[in-house]
Amino acid sequence: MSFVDELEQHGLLAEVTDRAELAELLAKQSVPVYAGYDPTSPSLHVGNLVPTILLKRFQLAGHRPIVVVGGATGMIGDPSGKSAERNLLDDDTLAANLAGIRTQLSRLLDFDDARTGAVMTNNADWTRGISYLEFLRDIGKHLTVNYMLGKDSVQNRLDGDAGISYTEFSYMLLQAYDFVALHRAHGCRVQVGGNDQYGNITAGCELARKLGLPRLYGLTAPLLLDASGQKMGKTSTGERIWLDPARTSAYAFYQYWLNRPDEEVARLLKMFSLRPAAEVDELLRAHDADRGKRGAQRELARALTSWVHGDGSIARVETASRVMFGDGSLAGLTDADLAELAAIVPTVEIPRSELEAGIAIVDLLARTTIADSKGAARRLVAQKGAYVNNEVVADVERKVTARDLLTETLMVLRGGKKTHRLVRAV
RNA sequence: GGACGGAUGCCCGAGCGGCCAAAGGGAGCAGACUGUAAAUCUGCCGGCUCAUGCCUACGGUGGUUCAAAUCCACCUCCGUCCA
Repeated sequence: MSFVDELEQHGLLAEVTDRAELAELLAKQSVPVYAGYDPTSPSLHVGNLVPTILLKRFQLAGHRPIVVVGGATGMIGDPSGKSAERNLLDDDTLAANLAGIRTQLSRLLDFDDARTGAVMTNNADWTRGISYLEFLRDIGKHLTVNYMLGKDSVQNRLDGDAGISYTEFSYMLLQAYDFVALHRAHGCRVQVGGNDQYGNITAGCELARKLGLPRLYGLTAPLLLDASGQKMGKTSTGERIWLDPARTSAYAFYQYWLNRPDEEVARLLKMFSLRPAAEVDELLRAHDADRGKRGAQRELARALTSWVHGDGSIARVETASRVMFGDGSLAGLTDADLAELAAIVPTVEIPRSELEAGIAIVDLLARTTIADSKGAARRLVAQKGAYVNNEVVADVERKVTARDLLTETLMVLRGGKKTHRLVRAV
């Protein structure tokens, strides 16, 4: 079975420019392969895991990943998959975003191996020095507007209301040039990405052909879509799932994957689990035999959490999960146990003097942002959805005092089944 | 430049002088059921106080009226058609 076949088996193959030739090349030699990352924020999100797992698998198969953070393209904005023109980033924001993304990627891929160690690049390095006239003459000359207009990413914007600026229209040329530049500098032959990148990727292959360079190849993975056809990677409330633990805690990250529905979990596990295919199949069979156990979800959550947040995070996160969703009693927990959770569960500090005096439950729920307003907090209590230390609060007038502290300094506040806050007396 | 049509709560979308915090749907929240799932059912769903009440809200500004999301004027933005 070829490496490309393997990717297909893992559900990571949407399009390839020349399957047979690429498979042959990859079997014959170690081939540098690149994926680009859009620096629109200082953290990657779960959607970025798709190109990253592709790079990871290429790396494990003996090929060198090249990561491009788009310092240049980030200034322009990729129209692919977007319905509206994007706001341009200023230099400082861009620099901060690039730094954050570099840090994250350095943990996700191996950068040290002599032969296959990943290389991080910034396309601003080879784009900045080129003048507009040079670019038009050396690059723009080779691709026709007719060709560019044929791309879905452009077509969608022409059909839509928002139109597309000349700037974003040009984005494709920049990415095409990146591919060529990486070929020249690193011998890169393959570009991978999510399927929305296929148009940009093939533009690079086409440019290389026009320039008389060796054949370049593109390969894309299906986009992660949830059951409703939306791009995956957001919570039910629409919050993005980030890789940065300061934005999305390891706990929330783990919970996100643990909560994937049965319809999605097989596909996701095949994509992201680095276990041998036979083991994954066995896990999925066991899962189908008793779905209530959610074995596949747990395996998925563990695999991804340890990849993104490190092996050490699993124990902490699973302890927290037991406290949050266990059989109820929190008796016997010590201050130290709960302090562990504070790294994971949002913690709100309240002066001890205020607690001594007593705080109305609705005020506390609003203040800890479990409820959006006092009215919402009142509703929550009325609907039997408010808990202090896992015990239902039945009385709207209830005061929470220092006596409600579960341990010396902490108590656990809960709204509904899944929203938790720690309250720390200070 | 001209002619129409539109702008309503998180989204879609009714309302077209008082009974409008504004129908209906979706999303969201809580509960029941369950597997921390899906589907289903029930309740909630602008804010403050929660009992009456008050405040904010129907693109913006001003006006008519006892009373305006609803009428008038001007403005802004969007769409369709004609130049």
